[in-house]
Amino acid sequence: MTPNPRDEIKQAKPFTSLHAEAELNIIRTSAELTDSLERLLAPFGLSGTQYNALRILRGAEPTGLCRNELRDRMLTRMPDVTRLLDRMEAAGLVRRARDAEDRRLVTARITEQGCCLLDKLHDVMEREHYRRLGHLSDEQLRMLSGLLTLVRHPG
Amino acid sequence: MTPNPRDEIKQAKPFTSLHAEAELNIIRTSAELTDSLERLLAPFGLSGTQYNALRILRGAEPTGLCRNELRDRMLTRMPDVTRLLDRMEAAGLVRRARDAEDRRLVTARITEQGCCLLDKLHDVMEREHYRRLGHLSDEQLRMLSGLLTLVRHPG
DNA sequence: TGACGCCAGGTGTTGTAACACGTATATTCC
DNA sequence: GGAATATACGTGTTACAACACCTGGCGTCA
Repeated sequence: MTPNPRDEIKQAKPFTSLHAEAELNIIRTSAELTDSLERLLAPFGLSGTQYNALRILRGAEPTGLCRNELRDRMLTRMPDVTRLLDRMEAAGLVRRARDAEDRRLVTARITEQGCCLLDKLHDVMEREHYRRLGHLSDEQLRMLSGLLTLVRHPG
Repeated sequence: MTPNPRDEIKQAKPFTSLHAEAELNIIRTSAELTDSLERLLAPFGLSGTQYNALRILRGAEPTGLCRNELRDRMLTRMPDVTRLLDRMEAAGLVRRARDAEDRRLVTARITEQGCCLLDKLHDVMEREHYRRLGHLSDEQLRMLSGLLTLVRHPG
């Protein structure tokens, strides 16, 4: 039988509500997943946040993205994108240039080197996704994604 | 219609796999939830990690928990429990004492003040859980928790 | 009993995140 | 057209997390 969270946290007391239980399940599962992803990325000198930003910037080619747009698309709330980009620019993964028309904007774009790194990571990441979720059926995966989307978007 | 993650990240390209899509959904949803929980806790001078530790320590009464046991029960991997407890002890939420029998162990216990704080937070947190997940049916919540538990425990 | 390995905990250092504030450019409204 | 407001970005500071390493206590076995 599959262990349930009650065993996991070694407390006999049941959850106060189904809502709390589901919420804890989401958070705990996410923590496990991000943790193993970060361990996977570390040897490449990349944090999870940086990987996420790089993926977003690749998707935003060929126009690139200004700081706030990038921030709004990040998986996790990230109030300090400036210094994140500083580090990524120093690592040669990203290039920034002030917009000519609206000089308030600074557009960030992924570099060739950044793209190479993502290409190199593709197989590694796919294998990891499969390792963590490969035992679920397609139907279960679709159901899970559907429920989580519903959580984020009431109605 | 409920928006799906494709719209959310404003990319036309579909996900490479159902696994990756589900994983992203888990992480993104967790990030939203923890974010609003942390905002809720902040006025009480508590971080999400501290709240989690406090809940665990209350559950471990009346014996308390040594550092490594607490670390293993935390929702997120937390390599530096020592200084987490330092801060909580300074705030009067936790009390530590070296074990008399095995002097290697330091047992941490929640204080009366810590319990009071949790009591005060109970309603606030329940309301928040309901606000975030109240639109799902009991069946959906059970299904969601089941799937997430399955993700963490293959087979 | 004393040297060894192991376990529990703490500490030093570095990097990163979070918050509040400051500066420069665009837009609006009179 | 010029002042006020809004927008976009950067910076200074504080606090926290992560990693590697160090210290002290327990058990074992010669």
